[in-house]
Amino acid sequence: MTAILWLRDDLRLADHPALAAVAGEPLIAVYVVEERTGRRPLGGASRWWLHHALAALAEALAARGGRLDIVRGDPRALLPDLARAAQARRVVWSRRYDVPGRACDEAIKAELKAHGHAPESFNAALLYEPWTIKTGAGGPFKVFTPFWKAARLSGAPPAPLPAPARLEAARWPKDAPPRVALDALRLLPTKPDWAGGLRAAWTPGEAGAQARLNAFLDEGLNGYADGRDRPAAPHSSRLSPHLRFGDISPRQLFHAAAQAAEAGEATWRDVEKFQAELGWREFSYHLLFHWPELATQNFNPRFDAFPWTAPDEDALARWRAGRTGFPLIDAGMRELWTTGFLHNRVRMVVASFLIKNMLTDWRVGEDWFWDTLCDADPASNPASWQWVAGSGADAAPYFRVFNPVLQGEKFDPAGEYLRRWVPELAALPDKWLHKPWTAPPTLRQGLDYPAPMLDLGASRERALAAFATISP
DNA sequence: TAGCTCGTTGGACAA
DNA sequence: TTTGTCCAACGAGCT
Repeated sequence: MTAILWLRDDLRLADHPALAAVAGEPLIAVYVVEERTGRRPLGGASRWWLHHALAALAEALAARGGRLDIVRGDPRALLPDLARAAQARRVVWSRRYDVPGRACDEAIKAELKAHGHAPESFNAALLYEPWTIKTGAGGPFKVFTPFWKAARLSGAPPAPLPAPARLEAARWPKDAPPRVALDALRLLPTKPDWAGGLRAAWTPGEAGAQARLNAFLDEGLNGYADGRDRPAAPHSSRLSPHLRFGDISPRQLFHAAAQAAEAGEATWRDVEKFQAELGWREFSYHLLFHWPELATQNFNPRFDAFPWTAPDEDALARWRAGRTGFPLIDAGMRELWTTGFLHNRVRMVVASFLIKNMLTDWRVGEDWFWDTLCDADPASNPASWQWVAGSGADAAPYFRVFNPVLQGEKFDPAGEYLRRWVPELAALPDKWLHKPWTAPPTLRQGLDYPAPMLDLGASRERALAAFATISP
């Protein structure tokens, strides 16, 4: 009997519990471009990634005898219609955790059950379901360290499942909703085509994710605990966009890293640090699940009274374009714009700069990241911005203001990262690279690089004063 | 219950 | 040059 697999942010074949559950049956594997469900529309970089991940999945399904079908519309109508037309019994999918998504899925599940189908959801996105990790008092965690400790003590995440070797595609029913071609979704940018840097940097899809994981295990995991802080070092896993769309699962990453340690190919210190980064992703989903307003409202309501300055469009444009006059900020914002990715430490520094030095509401920056990051994640992105702002759970203290010059000198001392992304400064000696405005005039002459857009010391004091107004 | 310890990622300044 | 201390107070989570 025909089964329906509703694919969402789980665009892979391996470690896919929903797929594994129905792999022996004639299968309709369908992706729905959702309309009218109230979910946040994807940003530009994410749309680019989605296009290629879907193309890769279609190819992988076809190679095993399956097929990917795409439809567009409101899944609350489409899924029941499709199930009816296909006379399907089982309808399976992987769980999601945002509020509109959950509401949508619950409605569909009820509708399917009412018409005699057998809907079933699985965990494909997380190591631990958010409701299973509880404090001693039975509530949700608000601090990472005890959260992660409790999660780890609750047991090892399940081992990954193999990909099904063979699939059987069921025919698309005659009276089912019409299918659309991937190209007709217009997920790729055309005028202008700004995705050249993304194409050069990434291979979306399951095969690309596995290749990236292998490269990370070979070259990145060793020395990860310290190296991950240096933006020019090869220790970033760069797996976050793959995780975002489910090209690969966190269980696969967790166990692959553990196996590297067991085989003596990596130290447990590095492996546990990497696993803890997966833990931060889990913590973000835990927060989003228990505090649905995380993406739009201050987690700490005291910040509702914070005196953000009105957005200065000119200053914002300089931040977005990487023309602030602070090399590390500009390098980061250009890396983001060009590749759809930004090194973690530099994310914190550019976020701190926008929020604290420019005194801008964190939601403004969160929105830009949502549009430009391939890994823009509904949980991690807002949770991390709130963490930097100090408004979030387990947040940085208000007096922690990153100094882009000191951060640059500390984590990119040889200037490799800066010279790559701010080539107009490449000829400056290291001594002045992170603060070019202090270089001798003869060296500065002819540099096409802006003067600093603000005074670091004064803006820091202004931020501390602003934060003092909402301190108890 | 009440007390205790602790909190991913920093900077400025003094010694 | 390096190291230590302070910058708030609070509330989370445990015992």
